[in-house]
Amino acid sequence: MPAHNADIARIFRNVAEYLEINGANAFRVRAYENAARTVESMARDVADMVAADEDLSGLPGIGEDLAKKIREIVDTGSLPLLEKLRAENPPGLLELLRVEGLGPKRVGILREKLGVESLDDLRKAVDSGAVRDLEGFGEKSEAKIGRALSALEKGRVTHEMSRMRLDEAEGFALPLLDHIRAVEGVVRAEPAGSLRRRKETVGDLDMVAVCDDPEKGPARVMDAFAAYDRVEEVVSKGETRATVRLRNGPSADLRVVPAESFGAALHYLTGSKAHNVRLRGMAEDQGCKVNEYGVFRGEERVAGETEEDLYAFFGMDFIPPELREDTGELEAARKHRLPALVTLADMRGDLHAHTDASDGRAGLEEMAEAARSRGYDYLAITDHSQAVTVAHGLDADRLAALIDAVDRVNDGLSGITLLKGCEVDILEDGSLDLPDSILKRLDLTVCSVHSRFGLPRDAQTERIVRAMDNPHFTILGHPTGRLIGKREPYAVNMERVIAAAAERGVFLELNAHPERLDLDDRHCRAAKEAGVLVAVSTDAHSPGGLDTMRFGLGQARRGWLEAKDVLNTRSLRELKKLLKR
DNA sequence: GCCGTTTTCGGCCCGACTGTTTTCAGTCG
Ligand SMILES: Nc1nc2c(ncn2[C@H]2C[C@H](O)[C@@H](COP(=O)(O)OP(=O)(O)OP(=O)(O)O)O2)c(=O)[nH]1
Ligand SMILES: [Mg+2]
Ligand SMILES: [Mg+2]
Ligand SMILES: [Zn+2]
Repeated sequence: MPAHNADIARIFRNVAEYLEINGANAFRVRAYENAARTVESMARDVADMVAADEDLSGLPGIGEDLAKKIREIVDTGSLPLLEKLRAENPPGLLELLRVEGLGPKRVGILREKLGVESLDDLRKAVDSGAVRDLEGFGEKSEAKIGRALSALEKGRVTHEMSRMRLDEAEGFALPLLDHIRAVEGVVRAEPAGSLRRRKETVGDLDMVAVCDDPEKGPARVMDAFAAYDRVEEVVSKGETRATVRLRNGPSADLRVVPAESFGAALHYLTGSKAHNVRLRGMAEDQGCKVNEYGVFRGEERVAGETEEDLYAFFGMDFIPPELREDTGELEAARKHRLPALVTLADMRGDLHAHTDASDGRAGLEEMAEAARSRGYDYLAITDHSQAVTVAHGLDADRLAALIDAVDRVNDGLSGITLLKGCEVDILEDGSLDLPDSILKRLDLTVCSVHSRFGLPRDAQTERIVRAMDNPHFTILGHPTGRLIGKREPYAVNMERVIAAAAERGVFLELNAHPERLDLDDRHCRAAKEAGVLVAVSTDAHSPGGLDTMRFGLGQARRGWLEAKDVLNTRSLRELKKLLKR
């Protein structure tokens, strides 16, 4: 089995868990977690670096030892240390760490005193009432563990415990925020955490509220939060923070702070954890302390009312939430070299949309009007080609008719231009699904892989690169084929794909559908470095589909993209120049 | 296990909530 970055990261996380549950030094555990994060955040396949005999110990959090371990994983497909840990520990042991409220210390006690080595063992121990008599446990702990176990058992069946898509998370978060904003004394309530960082999946919801009544206010907010009608269980509830589990939904954390700490609290709860830890470490070097109440020099608070003043205190520019992953943003902010991230206002059009000519729901005029009303100057009509039979893909004759129809509709339009396009399948041999004779009549093509996802990595890469050699190839659609939470990306060497795109002057799509977000953030960054422009496109199948642009932009921003890095920020004139090969 | 224009050893973020605790450890964000 070839080891890709995700595999290496998984192995390191696994090692970290085994070390943690066996009481290893917490910083050693963290070293493995940090290494996992580093590898995971890379666009390049580490395996390719190993093959090229490149130095790995220069990567952040990777020293001599972990570099050697990475090479072992790449060369043999496994890590002897992990194999040893697996052999030494009972199979279900790590599951115990998934139980809310159980960490390495308490698992250690349960193991030693009661022989608990799996969730089943734990269930029996709880039901027998043996847990309450353990040192450091009691009746309440036992009951709480029992509840956490039940939640886990239930969640495992219904997948409630897994991370959810960003758009789904928003569906839970926005009404809850409205609920909090309606509480007396609340002057502000904002989303934080991974949702605010626009991560493609969200584990739980995090929010910050400001209360103008320091006496009674916070308790009132906590009570209202716990009383929200979609709350299934109040997990914890204190004076300034509470955690609830929503029915058929995620958990939610709320933090309430006074106005003067809003910036620091929002910063804390926005994270990421790695970003926080890093900034706090930097603060220490400067003789200060950062917490959720502000920046402190001794007892004196010197910043923290806003995020801007917090960063400014350290000589940094404001870091947009999407960048806060500790992948170089803190250094860039200090050097005043942060990118000016692309925004919705920069977008001049959409380059991937379907109509009822294939599997879309609306006609040309309706889609044009939808694009115009969103302030766009152009919309590319890119219905499917014939290979996608389930979507009534177009053959050459039907595409010709559609081209004529677009011309006719354009004549009657003002303030918006429809571009003639097609989402053309890339066939297994790398040829395109329609003849050049019809493709040459188009303004652009979105070329996509919709079949044979299981090709070996080299063959898949070759297939895509060969397709790019076709002079009518314009944009590579949803480049890795991933469906978040449903389908892994197909095996492909994206480093080569990006280089090939750069050589040929073609573009990569960032499909904005919240189930795709493909290119992902890492590859956006790599594309930018290679000088390849990214088309952020909605793949709309209806007028409303155009509104997923903001999800695509979230991912583009996570990938450090500026307006100049995005193809469809160009005016129609500039775009047409760029589309000529 | 990583890291270093103040260190190659000795640090590694800081605080809320819970429960069991006579003063705090464990877990989590
Ligand atoms: N300083 C500090 N902040 C933390 C720590 N753990 C979490 N945070 C902050 C940063 C996180 O973004 C924020 C919310 O925590 P979550 O566990 O909900 O993580 P996040 O929302 O980033 O990801 P998620 O999608 O929920 O898994 O709290 C920590 O150990 N130290
Ligand atoms: Mg969260
Ligand atoms: Mg949280
Ligand atoms: Zn499409």
